[in-house]
Amino acid sequence: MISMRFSQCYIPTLKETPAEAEVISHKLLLRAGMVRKLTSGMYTYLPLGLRVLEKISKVIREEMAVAGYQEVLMPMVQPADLWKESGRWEHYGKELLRFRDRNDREYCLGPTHEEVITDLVRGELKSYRQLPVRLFQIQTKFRDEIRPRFGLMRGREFVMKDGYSFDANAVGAEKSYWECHAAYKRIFRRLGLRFRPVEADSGSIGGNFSHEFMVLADAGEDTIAFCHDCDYAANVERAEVRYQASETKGEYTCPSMERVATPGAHTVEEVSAMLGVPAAAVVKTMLFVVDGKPVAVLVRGDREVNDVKLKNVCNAQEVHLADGDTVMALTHAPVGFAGPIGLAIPVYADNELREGVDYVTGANAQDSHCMHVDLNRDAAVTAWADLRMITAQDACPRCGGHLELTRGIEVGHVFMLGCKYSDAMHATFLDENGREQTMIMGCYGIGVSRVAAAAIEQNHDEQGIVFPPAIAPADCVLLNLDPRNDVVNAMVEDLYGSLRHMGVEVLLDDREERPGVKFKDADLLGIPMQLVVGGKSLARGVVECKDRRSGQKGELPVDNLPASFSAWAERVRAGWEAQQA
RNA sequence: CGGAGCGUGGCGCAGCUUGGUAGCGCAUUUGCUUUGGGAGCAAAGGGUCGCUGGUUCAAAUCCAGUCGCUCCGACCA
Repeated sequence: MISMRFSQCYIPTLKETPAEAEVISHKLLLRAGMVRKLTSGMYTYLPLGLRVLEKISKVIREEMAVAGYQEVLMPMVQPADLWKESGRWEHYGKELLRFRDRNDREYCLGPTHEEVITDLVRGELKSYRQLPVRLFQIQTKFRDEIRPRFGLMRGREFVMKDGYSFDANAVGAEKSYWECHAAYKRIFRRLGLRFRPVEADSGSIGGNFSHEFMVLADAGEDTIAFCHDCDYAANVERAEVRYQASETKGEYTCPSMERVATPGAHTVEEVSAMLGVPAAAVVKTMLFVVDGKPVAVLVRGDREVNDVKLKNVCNAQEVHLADGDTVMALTHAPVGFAGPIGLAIPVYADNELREGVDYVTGANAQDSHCMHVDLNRDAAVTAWADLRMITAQDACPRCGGHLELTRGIEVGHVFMLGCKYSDAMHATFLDENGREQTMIMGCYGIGVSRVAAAAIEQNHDEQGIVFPPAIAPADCVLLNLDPRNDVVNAMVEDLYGSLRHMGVEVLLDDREERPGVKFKDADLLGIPMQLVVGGKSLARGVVECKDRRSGQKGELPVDNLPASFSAWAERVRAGWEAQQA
């Protein structure tokens, strides 16, 4: 076990928070001397930060092995040819950092490794007898993110565990998928995180179905919906909204459509206030560009469009909101006056509007709207679909129960890829009948460096980090309050030695600093157990102990310290488990 | 890429409006005193004010350009 004397370690702690840090995990990682920024979205891991990554990696490696995965290591630089073969050279966009070597050959920095791993196995695996194959690596990835932010949470360069399964048939592929899903649950559980697996959209990686593993924390960039009455949980991007036809359908006849002046009213709030109708009676018409073609999307005025659902409904690669010029060209009006009537583009309307009676819509003319619109009578709706964001007021799509929305940090994602890459790249084998078949793939990621940040987002207090034991850079920090006192020194050295003999990872704070400095740093670093040796308590025959998580302090008699330490350590661990449950 | 803002010793900032010898706190070094929750006093070291060009007798300060970083909106582990 390596020696960890604070005076010999590179642990540059900071009293003040660097201005660049926005979220708590970033601030604390910097202050605790665990990371330093090199440039936008790229960080150096200092010794303690690296130890945290290694702790996380260790748990991942153990559980991946249990799930039948073997570790490999693939290059970070990848040839363009493979990406052209899969089709992603065109589709992946600017996040893929591309460059040329001295011979003018094209390459990219690997943001993920589906192409490389598929290329690897297609050359070797030719028979159903060789399948399934399960491989993973822990590697630095590079994605030229649009906007890196939040420190380790969204860097451009980051450490990721990515695993891949290759199966001969759908049954086997699903087995691989669910075994990895189960491994992920064990991993995040062991890491001491409060998390939830949720149904998710497959995004640009593609595939048939997927789950994200979300660490529950307010700083999360995602919102998840979960049910209190069953085990349904989904990313709101994906969570379907149940459509129930209303009983009053058809009983109401909408008056004739009427065009009204609404000067300057271009938000739903302004329109509903001006016309004296509730927001729910206004139709919000949003113009999107879907794979380069404009479409209109209609949702109730008090709802939000879910662009992931739109993308899936249109079977599209890329969706974005139309800009002002496009809106002007399509509706002959500035943003805020679009409506479905007379639009010469496809119109997708949310299910909720199906009854279609007596709505207010934009009139496609500046400063005017239409009242008494019956969407079925007055507008040409191309398709009805589930297009809006779910809300906490909606019923659970599975059981009809009570939903809750909460924020989460995506730390893992498992995808049932199917044959997307194996088809494109001809990863085939011969089945029992000697017929050529395409391998069925799954891919499984964990953001290792993001886990470190997420753990801190979820576990910190005013004093600093509160690392879950499995992630902490050490098990215990041992404070020598009085390095000039020979009696104290002797006790500290004795304790340091015996703890290390017991297999406890100890950081010994032997610095020539005042006690306050050591207390503050110990709290900041977030090491789960603190032992304090000072002249006063030692004179009474005890050393002090503090549980970083609960703040609970106690005293351990110097006689037979190993035994009392072990008992106390067990209590600290039990406290963590109780909190996680 | 669009919008906003910031670049001044290692860190956090002031100075800029109204050009005139670059300042504060923390950190660092030395000495003395202190020593159980980020010590006190004294002294010291460290900055071509992001970079380039311009205006001017004179630029951290005004102008132009450029680079970098951060934040707000479109990507994902």
